[in-house]
Amino acid sequence: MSDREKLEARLVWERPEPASRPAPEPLSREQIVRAAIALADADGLAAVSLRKVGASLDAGPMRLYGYLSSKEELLELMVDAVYGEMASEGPLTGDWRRALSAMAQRTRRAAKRHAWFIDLLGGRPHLGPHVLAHVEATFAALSGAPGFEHIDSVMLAVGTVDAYVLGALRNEASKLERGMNQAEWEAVSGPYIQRMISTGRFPMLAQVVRDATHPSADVVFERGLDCVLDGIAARLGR
Amino acid sequence: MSDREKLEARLVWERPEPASRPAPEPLSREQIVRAAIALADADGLAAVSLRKVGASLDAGPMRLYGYLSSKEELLELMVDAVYGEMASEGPLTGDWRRALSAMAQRTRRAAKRHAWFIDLLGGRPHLGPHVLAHVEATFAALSGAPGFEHIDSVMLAVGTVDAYVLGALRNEASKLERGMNQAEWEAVSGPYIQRMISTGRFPMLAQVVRDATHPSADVVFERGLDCVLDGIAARLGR
DNA sequence: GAACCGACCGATACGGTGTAAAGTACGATA
DNA sequence: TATCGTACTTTACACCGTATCGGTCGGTTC
Repeated sequence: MSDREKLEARLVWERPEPASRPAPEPLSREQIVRAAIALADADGLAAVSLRKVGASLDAGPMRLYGYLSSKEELLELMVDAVYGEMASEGPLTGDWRRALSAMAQRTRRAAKRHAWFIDLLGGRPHLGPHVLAHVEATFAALSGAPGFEHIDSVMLAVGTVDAYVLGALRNEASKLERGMNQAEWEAVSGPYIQRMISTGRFPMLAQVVRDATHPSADVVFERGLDCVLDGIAARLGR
Repeated sequence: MSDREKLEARLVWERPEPASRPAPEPLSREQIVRAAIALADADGLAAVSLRKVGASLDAGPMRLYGYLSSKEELLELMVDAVYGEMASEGPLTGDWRRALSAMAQRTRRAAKRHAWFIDLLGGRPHLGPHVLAHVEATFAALSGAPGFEHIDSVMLAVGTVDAYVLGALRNEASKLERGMNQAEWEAVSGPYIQRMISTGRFPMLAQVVRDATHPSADVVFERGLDCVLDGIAARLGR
């Protein structure tokens, strides 16, 4: 029997009036998004449910539907908020290469602050104001530079770097913090890998384990990025 | 009142014995994975639930737990199966550039056959036999080629191309088939974009809409890939 | 041949999800 | 002051992954 039913079991006459509700202070998309981001930062994207977000604002889940029309929209707003953070690092300076590199590093830093960001990045196309501003600024940094006279070449360069960054961050994230920490994961997968190698069917993997100097994630990211930028530079001359 | 309860409402004496169950033919991981892939191909990843997969094999959801210990494992098996498909296209031939390009295109074709593949790609590190074979084959195709004497340079090249492919496929997928088809999507986002442009705050976006020749997705993918490969080639000389 | 035992299967149940629908109370407006 | 719209809440639904457990069966041992 619910509390409600328990109350109504008494007659109207002796039943107290409902406590005058404490004038719920109005919400805002910004508050909601902040709460959602806090949850995602703390416990991962899976912890972002309309119920939990609502609860952290002393509201029921349905209350949020006054500000959003679906959970997808909330995620969209979260993405845009992160782009907002990135923009607050200031305008892009330097030549096209420095600009693209800076954008890549900003994205990576954002992904480090908000691990869930990566999972949301590749979803549907993002059209929030901060995203548009981000794209606009990136294009503007390249536009007009020698070799980037036509907008198509700008799009190719930005698109390629973007794709690399997206994939690299996803790979990076997949190797790290999978619920279990790095050590735990290696404890499970290590022996398996060893067993696979000892079958003799994977000589290259064996060589990787034996010879590879595993540089830090930062270095790996930067080297790959340099590669991509070199490719773009090579294309400019042609 | 459940069927069970309805039955038990009658006395034992007049209650029929349970129909002798039709000796459930044994399942296998392969069958399960095939069923899951069929579901995902038809209705998207979200349609893959243990209940539905089970149902399509005339089994309850719990039956599957004899073959898997979690849904994550099922997804992992699905990924490995796709790598198996890719491997069946035959061995890699040609120099390092052709090999990497072929791998990229194979991945892209696989993602076209199985749209859900992209969403699973960047998740946790994949360690299935077909994945290992894929990595092994890719490394082997590069190993020893001039400029790829050290395994580190092989890893850099493969890792960079992989990252690009991953990101490019994700971007590509995000622009296409978002539940609604392309036309519907543009009908919604188009006017919005127009309005944003007409604020005058996004001159570069305006230029994109005005001047850009939007090549097909195939061309865009290939151009970006060429860029990345050029970057790797440039690095070899040094 | 009978009795046991272990593996497996299925039903049930729990705690969670997003959100549709209906109910309810309050502020503004007529 | 009465009414109405609007915002919020409650309730409910359909579904999810999976823990638990009772029952059924096949194989093994006395």
